[in-house]
Amino acid sequence: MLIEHIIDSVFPLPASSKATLIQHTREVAFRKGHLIIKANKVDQHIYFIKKGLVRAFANIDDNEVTFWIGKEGATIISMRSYVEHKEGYENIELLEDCELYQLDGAILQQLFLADIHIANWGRKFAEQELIHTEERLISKQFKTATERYKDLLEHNPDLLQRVQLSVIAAYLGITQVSLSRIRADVR
Amino acid sequence: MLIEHIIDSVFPLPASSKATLIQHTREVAFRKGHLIIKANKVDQHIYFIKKGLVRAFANIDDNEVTFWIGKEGATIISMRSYVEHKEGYENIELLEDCELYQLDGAILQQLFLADIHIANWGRKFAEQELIHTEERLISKQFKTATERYKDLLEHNPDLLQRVQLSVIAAYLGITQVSLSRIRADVR
DNA sequence: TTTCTCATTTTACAAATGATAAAATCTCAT
DNA sequence: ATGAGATTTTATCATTTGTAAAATGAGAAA
Repeated sequence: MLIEHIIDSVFPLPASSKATLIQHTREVAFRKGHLIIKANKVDQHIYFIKKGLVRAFANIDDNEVTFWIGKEGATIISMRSYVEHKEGYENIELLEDCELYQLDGAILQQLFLADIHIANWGRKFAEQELIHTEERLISKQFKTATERYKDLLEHNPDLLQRVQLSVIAAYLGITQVSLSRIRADVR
Repeated sequence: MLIEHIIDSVFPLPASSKATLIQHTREVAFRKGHLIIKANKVDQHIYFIKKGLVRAFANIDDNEVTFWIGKEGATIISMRSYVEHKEGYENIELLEDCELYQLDGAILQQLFLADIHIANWGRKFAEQELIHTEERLISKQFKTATERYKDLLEHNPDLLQRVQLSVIAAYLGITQVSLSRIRADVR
């Protein structure tokens, strides 16, 4: 997925603003397993996924709990680093070899203050992430694990092929055993 | 809570931009029980709570499930109306008599495109809401109901005084009976 | 092929939460 | 002070989910 498309899918920018943004990104590639964002560090880098798959997880009493999975077109950030410039709580690990576009967050902050179109692009980006997060909260709050699994099947069937079930289970907020039971029932 | 403080708490604005924003707000007051935002409607109004308490709830198979509670300083919006200009899924009801600052969303959208400071204010607003929502998602995903109740006790003890327990229970994502058990244990 | 490792499923049991109903308590207008 | 209605707690049983361990499956390496 090309950087132009990723940028435009958030909010269409005038050509000059888009060129400015692209000018400050560079392509990077990492191997499966690489930890691109580490918890308890301030990391203001922003990555757009050109190709590949990643997960965000937090260490909660000794085990890794995956709470986010991103694929082509998604944006990788340490949310608290990005917004509050403080240590983030998430580790982000590559689940496949990845090609990414990298953007320095400090530079982006300057662009926000200098270019109104980029400021509005940043606004739309946060708003869209907000909608997605709120949808997930409501889904977790009011739907059963079975319904959440079926939603995943319907909207992201490729993830079931690309990610192992222990990760899917954590993403759905249940244990692997519980997911296995659900899969047996659905079948 | 004054409109100046609410605006500045999101992101400090230059005097002229703040004046522009304030110029487009007007004070309104409604009685306890009033439905200020209705589900399945596009409502682009934005309200800042000067005084009072509100809840957002969705109708899910016949019962009302509260998923948000706002008090002084909070912002009331239909998230999907605000971001995507589509019908929202939330009803927002006043739990106390309220004094609010009202702002027309269509005007705010124009200001975003005309004033870079206001655009960045809107960006910070979305980012802060995003952090709050993500915290709640992680809390729901990885903490027990008892832990979530204790967090509420610690961070928002006044809500326990101001809101009836059935609403608190829904907000915590559990039944009222379950909350009652937790309270009995914690005591 | 055989063996080894890791992922997944299954099983058995325990703990948490939900559903329902009834009892206890609280609130507030009269 | 009293009583009706709302709210909260308690009790019981059903369901869901978690934990632990064993069984199975799939694929890599010897």
